[in-house]
Amino acid sequence: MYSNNKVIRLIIIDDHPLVHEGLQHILQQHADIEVLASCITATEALTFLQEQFADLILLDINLPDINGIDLCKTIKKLYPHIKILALSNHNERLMITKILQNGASGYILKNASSKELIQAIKDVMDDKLVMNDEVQKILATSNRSLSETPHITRRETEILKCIAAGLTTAQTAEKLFISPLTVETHRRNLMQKFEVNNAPELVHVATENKLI
Amino acid sequence: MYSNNKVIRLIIIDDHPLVHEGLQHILQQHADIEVLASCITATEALTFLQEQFADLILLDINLPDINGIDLCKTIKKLYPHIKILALSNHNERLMITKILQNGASGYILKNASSKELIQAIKDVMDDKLVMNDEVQKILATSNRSLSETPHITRRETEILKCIAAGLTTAQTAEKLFISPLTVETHRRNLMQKFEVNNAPELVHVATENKLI
DNA sequence: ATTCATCTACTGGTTTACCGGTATTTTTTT
DNA sequence: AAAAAAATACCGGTAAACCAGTAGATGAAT
Repeated sequence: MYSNNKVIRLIIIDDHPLVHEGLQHILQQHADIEVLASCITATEALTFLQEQFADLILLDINLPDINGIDLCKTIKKLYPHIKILALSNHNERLMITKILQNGASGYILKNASSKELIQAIKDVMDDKLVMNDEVQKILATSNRSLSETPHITRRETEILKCIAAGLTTAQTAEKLFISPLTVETHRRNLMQKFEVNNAPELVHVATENKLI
Repeated sequence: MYSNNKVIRLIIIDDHPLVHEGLQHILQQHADIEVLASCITATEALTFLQEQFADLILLDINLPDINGIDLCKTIKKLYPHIKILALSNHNERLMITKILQNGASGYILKNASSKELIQAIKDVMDDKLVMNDEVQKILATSNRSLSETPHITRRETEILKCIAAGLTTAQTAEKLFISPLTVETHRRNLMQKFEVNNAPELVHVATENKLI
């Protein structure tokens, strides 16, 4: 239990009005939780944070204007004291580890029950690292090497998109105004980073991890 | 406006408790809408329907136990009078057309506002085919040929998985106990069906269409 | 000012994919 | 039983991908 008696003041960042309603409805039934704001976009949230203090942020990973992981990093940098509880549909291993590596204190899936959610919020405030059973199961499922999503550079992302779009090395080179040899190098680096042996597999894992 | 004065009796099928709460909270504010049941699984819903009458179903496409499209088909077959309003995160063209082809009277994304939702429910009861602006935009975005997912055979799916897993033609052949030449033929047919020029692009579109 | 990451580019060689056309056998459908 | 669909298999040729190793140029961080 959250030992401190102070009210937990949180803000919600999610672009689904339905989830918003649901969250607010659930949370307002708890006297020790106060919903300060309910933001649709990241910028909205950041503006709000400039003016007001918050204890915790319920952060949806999938936002329209910014990548949830980047936003998490940004918030943690600006306001290290704010706890972040990631909320998502994603049951992908890489997503989970990535956001936890970037300062989130917990990760729960949107199909969590309201009970689980409340408990998660309190646990996070107690400095615990929380995730619901399902998430734990996902993380537990083997995977030593996969625990870290390879870091993909800007240029590599571009090349990745071209490959996925069916462009050949020559076509990609032409499009990006670089030598085909350079394109090959990038592709090779990508394959190495993802630990795959060819382009189709590369595209597959990249797509599954929503990197394309 | 829904001309008939009768209360709209609907059931919700969605596996996200948060969305559940949100939906119920929104809907219960409207006197002319009655939420009969809130189901997590498809089987739960089907059992309920055996005993009670409903006017409309709010159906999430992504259910744990059954494919939303199949469920839509099933319900429409058993109870043709029941209107179905599909609810989803998917903004994929194919998903939308597919479910509309299978009896749904509307399709709205989960990031719709509560206002849009209510309006959609009433419009559906008025026998309109509804979808929110975003969905219309998605459908409008070109695509003549893409309106139909190519039909993929069992064997082709297997080959597709192998390609996506990074197996070469030879490796795939060995795994499936067939000639590499046969594997090539299948791959070629797949590429033709999807109208793509190489394996990476094939894997990309197939993955995006959740065929792998 | 100097690491460090990234982007760029090359050589030379091997393997695999891709294209075209064709065709038999097996399975499923009607 | 006939027709259609699917799975199987082949040939010959071209284009592209893949592998291993190396390395200069640029730009950001500290």
